[in-house]
Amino acid sequence: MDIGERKKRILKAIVENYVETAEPVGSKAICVNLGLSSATIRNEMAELTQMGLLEQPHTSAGRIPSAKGYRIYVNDLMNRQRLSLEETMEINRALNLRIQQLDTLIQRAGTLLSELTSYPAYALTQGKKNNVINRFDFIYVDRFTVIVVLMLDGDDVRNRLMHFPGGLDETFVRKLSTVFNAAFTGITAEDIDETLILSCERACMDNTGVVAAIAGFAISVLDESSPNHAFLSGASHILNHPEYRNPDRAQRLLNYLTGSDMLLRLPDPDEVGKEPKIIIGPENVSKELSDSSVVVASYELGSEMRGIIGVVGPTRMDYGRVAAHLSYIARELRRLFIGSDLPPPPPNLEEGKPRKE
Amino acid sequence: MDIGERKKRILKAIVENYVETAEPVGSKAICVNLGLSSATIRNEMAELTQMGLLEQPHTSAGRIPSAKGYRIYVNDLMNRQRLSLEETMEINRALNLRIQQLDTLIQRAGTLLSELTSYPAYALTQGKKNNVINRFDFIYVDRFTVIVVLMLDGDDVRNRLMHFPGGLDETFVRKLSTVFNAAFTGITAEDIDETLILSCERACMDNTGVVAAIAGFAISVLDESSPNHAFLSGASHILNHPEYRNPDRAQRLLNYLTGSDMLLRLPDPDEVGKEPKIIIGPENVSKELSDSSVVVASYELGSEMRGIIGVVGPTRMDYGRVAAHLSYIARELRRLFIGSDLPPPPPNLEEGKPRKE
DNA sequence: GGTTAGCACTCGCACGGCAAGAGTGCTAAC
DNA sequence: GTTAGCACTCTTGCCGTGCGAGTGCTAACC
Repeated sequence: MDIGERKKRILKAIVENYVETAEPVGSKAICVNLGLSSATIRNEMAELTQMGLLEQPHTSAGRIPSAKGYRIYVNDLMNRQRLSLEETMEINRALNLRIQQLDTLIQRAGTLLSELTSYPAYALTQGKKNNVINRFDFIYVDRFTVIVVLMLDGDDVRNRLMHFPGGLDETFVRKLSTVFNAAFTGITAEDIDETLILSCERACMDNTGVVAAIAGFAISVLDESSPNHAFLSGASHILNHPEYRNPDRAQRLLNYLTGSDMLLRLPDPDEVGKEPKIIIGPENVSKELSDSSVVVASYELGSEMRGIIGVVGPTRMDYGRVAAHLSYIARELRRLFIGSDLPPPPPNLEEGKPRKE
Repeated sequence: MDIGERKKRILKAIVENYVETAEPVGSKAICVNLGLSSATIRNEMAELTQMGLLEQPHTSAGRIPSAKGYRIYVNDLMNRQRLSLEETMEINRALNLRIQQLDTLIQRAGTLLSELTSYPAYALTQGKKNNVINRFDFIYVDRFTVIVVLMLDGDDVRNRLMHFPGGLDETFVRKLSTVFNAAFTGITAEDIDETLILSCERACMDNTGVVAAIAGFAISVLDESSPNHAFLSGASHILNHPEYRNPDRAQRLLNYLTGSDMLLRLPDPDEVGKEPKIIIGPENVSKELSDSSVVVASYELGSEMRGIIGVVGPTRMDYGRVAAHLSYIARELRRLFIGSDLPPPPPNLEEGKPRKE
C-alpha cells in the first residue's frame, strides 16, 4: 500500500500516541509535533480512515489504529529500538545464573521477558525427539535391584532403578546386557512388539517378566522423550491494561493462555524465524486472540532443544520495545548456549565440566 | 462460644444463603425456611452482629457473615457433604490414567480439584530430601565419554553423561569408581570441600580436572535433590466470583498466587493434616490472603513424595463442597499409590514392573 | 417474656436530565 | 494546498430524584 509521506508520519504519530495513552487520538493531540494545523490532520485522518488504517469508536472521538494500520506501522514506520545498557545488563544478570536445567533456563527467560515487557510471556520447549536407543547398561545393585541405564541419541541418558522380588544374579544381568544391546539398539518405539520381547525372553531364558519390565521401561522412555513444555509467566499483567479491565475479556484470554491445549496451538518453531515475528489481532489464527497481538521468536539450543518464546498482549502494544527485548533475549539464549564452555553436545541437559564464572 | 440453638440455625441459614447469592442476606430472605417472622430474625441478627458473627455493609443492607461467623459455621454448623457417584467417578476416571511421573499425577490432581470446585487450586510436591549418596557407578562409553550414575537414599538415581576432551582409559575409570565409592558415599553436600576433592585427585592421580568435575556433579545433585514444585491451576476462576470483579483485587491475588516465592509461603505438610484444613480470611498468616480463604490437605505418596494440595477462594466459599472434593481427591491419591502394584519403594518416580490395568 | 405486626427511617442504586468538553466535518478564506 | 472558524455530535460526569430493600424500634399479642 502506497500512502503519502505525510500520511505515514501522521499514522506513526497516532499509533505511538495511542500506545502510550490508550485513548483515541484527536487531531489536536498530534498537530504540534507534526507542525501542521489540526484541520489538515483531520483531513488526512479522514482519508486514512477511509483507507481502513484508522478507526473511529464513535463520531466525536479521536481515531485509533486498525489492525491494518498497526501492520503498516510495524512493517514500515516503527523505529527499531535498542535496549539501554541497564536493560541488557539486567537480562544478562538474570540469565547468567548458574542454570542446571535447560528447561529452567527457558522458563526463566520467559519470566524475564514478561517482567521486562509487562505482558504475559510464554516459552515453549520442544525437546529433540531422541527416539533411538544407543546402548543399554545394567548396574547390579543387589540381588533384587538393578539400575537400568539407557543411552539415547543426542547424548540423553535415562535411568531407572528396578526392583525384582524374584531375585536375579550377576550372570543373568550380564546376559541381559548382551541381549538387550544386541536386540534393542537403533530401534524406535514402533519396533518393539510382542515378538521382539518374546525372542529376548528366550535368549535370556527368562520367564519371570524381567525382560518384559525392562522392555516396558524402554518403551516409556521412547514415548516420553519428546518433552514439550509450555511455560506461561506473568499472566496477571494483562489486568494492567485497560483493554482487559473487563473481567470477562480478561478471563477469556487467561483461559486461553492457560488452557491445556496451549501447546498444540502455539506456532511451530519452523514457522517462526529467529527475529521477532509480530502477529497483530485478527492475523492470529485462533479467534480467541483476534483482539490480541503476539510477538514471538524461535530459539535453538544446539541439537538438544528448541522452541519458541514470545509475549501476548493487547493490539495496542509497544511493538518496538517488545521486539527489542525479545530479540535480545533470544540472541542471549543462543549466545549463552554456544558461548558457554559446555562441551558441544551437552550431556543430559547439564554441563560436563564446572563452568568458569 | 455458646450461642443459642436458634441463633445457630439463623447463622447457618445466613452463611448458606450468602454463599449462594453473594448478596447480603436480609431477614425476609430466610424467615420462611426457619418458620419465624422477619422481626424475630431481625432481633437475633442484631445480637449476632453485636457478637461479631455477622457484619453489615451499610445500615439498610442485609447481613454477611464475618470471619468469626464462618469459623463457627465451619466448626459446628456445616453439613459434611459427600460427593455424588458421578463426581467420584469423574475423579477416578481423571486420576486413574496411566501416570508416568508422580509430579504429573499431583499436577493433574490440582487441575481436577480446580475444575471441580471452580476455584484456583495449588498443589505442592515436596520431594524427599535424599541428600546422601549411596553409591557411584561409571559407565565407560568411549575414550572421551563417561556416564556417571549416582544412587541416592530413597532409591533415587541420577545420571550424567560427561565428556572429557582430554580422554581417559578404562583403567582410570575403574580407579575413579573405587575412589569415589570409598570417599563420597554416605556424605552430604557440606562434607564435600576442597580437601576431600584434593585427596581424591591424589588417589586417582588426576590433574586434568576430571575428579573435580565429577565432584561438581555430586554437589549439584545433592543440592537440587529436594525437588519442591508448586503447581497452580485454574487461577482465572477467581474472575468468576464477584468479590474479584475488581481487577485490582483480582490482580493482587493472582500476583500472590503466581509469585515465585509461593513455595516458601505454603504451609508445611507437617502442619496440615490429611483431613482438609480450612483457613478463613484473616486467619491466613500472609496479609495478601486476609480476604481469601484456603482449604488445604496434605498427602503422602509412600516415602517418595509428599506435599499439600488445596484451593484458594473468596471467604464466601462453599466450604462443605470444597472440603468434600479435596478430601476425596487426597484419599484417592493415597489409594492410587498404595493400591497400585508399584513395588513398595517406587523406583525413581516410576514403576519397576509394568502395571496391570 | 418471647414473638410478631406495623411504621418510620436510612441508604444504595438506577434513572433521567443537563452541562461541559472533546473532537469532527464542512465551508470559506488565505 | 492549508488553515481558521463554526455548527454539530457524542461521551462523560454530575446532580437530583424516586424506588426498593432492609433495618430498628415500639406496641400489641399470645
